[in-house]
Amino acid sequence: MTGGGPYRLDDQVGYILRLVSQRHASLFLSRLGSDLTPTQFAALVRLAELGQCSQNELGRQTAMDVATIKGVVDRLRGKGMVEQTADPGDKRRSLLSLSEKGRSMIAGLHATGHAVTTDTLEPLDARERDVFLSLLRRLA
Amino acid sequence: MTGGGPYRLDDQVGYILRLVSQRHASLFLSRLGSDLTPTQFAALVRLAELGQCSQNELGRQTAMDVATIKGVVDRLRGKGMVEQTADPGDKRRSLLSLSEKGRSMIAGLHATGHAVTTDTLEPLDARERDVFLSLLRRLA
DNA sequence: GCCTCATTATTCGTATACAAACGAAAATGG
DNA sequence: CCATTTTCGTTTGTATACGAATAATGAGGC
Repeated sequence: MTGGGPYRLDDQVGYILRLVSQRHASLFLSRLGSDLTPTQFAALVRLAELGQCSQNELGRQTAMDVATIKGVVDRLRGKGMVEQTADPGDKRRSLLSLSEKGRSMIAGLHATGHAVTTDTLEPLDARERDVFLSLLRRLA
Repeated sequence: MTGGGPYRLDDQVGYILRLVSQRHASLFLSRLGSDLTPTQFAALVRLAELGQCSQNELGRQTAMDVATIKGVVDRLRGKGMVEQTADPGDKRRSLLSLSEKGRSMIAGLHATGHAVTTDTLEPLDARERDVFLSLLRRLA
């Protein structure tokens, strides 16, 4: 990247990011199976943090486009994990919250999510992980 | 991730990777416009490195699923950037190579790709970039 | 030669991912 | 108050992303 030499795909950060994300997705799949996708997981866990919020807000809080969060919420509702009600104060909005089923899953999801993160960072030692995450956050 | 404290989505490497990838995609879009997507770019640049190869091989060399590379190659052929011929030695295979149009684009794509990588890593100084890329590669 | 296994590419189905357009509703400013 | 702008959520279209199934072809062993 810095020095000279010919342009190589393998040296581009975007390409390497994709490889790491794919490995993460594979680790995620091995632990979650087909119950939830990473995107559905993120939406559920964030909704647990927020308690209740609008669909657009959940999209913003999980870095998802408005069309994307619509689909993810539809699927989570279809699985009975999320509930939707109208906002009495704003007819444009719908309010989302976890269902009883969704709430009952959260502790297990936290444990699984923690394990996936640990799996993903396994090639690094503790100090390297801290350095890596610190640098990665600055690129977000 | 390391210390105790409650589970937080913002601390999970998978989530942060997604944020960084989105920022990278946005930087890519701002430089490439709608001419090429990051995936099409990767396929073109890798095909330039390889000269000629099979579709499956190109997929493997760009970390793309067999169904995915089929679609990407179709679109690149549709744009007239890639050519496909039958493999005289193996009826199952088709061989891919850049068209004249594709070849003429490569130097410019290298320059643009380099700029996108630089843009993406801009928040880090030179030493931090080296450290980050080194650690990132170990997670791939 | 024949059978079994592996490889190549296609197809299908499902899930993102996101830009753009749209309609309804709320907010803002004059 | 009224017009304009902004926000919310839906819809449409295009592009991945990938698992699984399929058919055709090639490799390898007996």
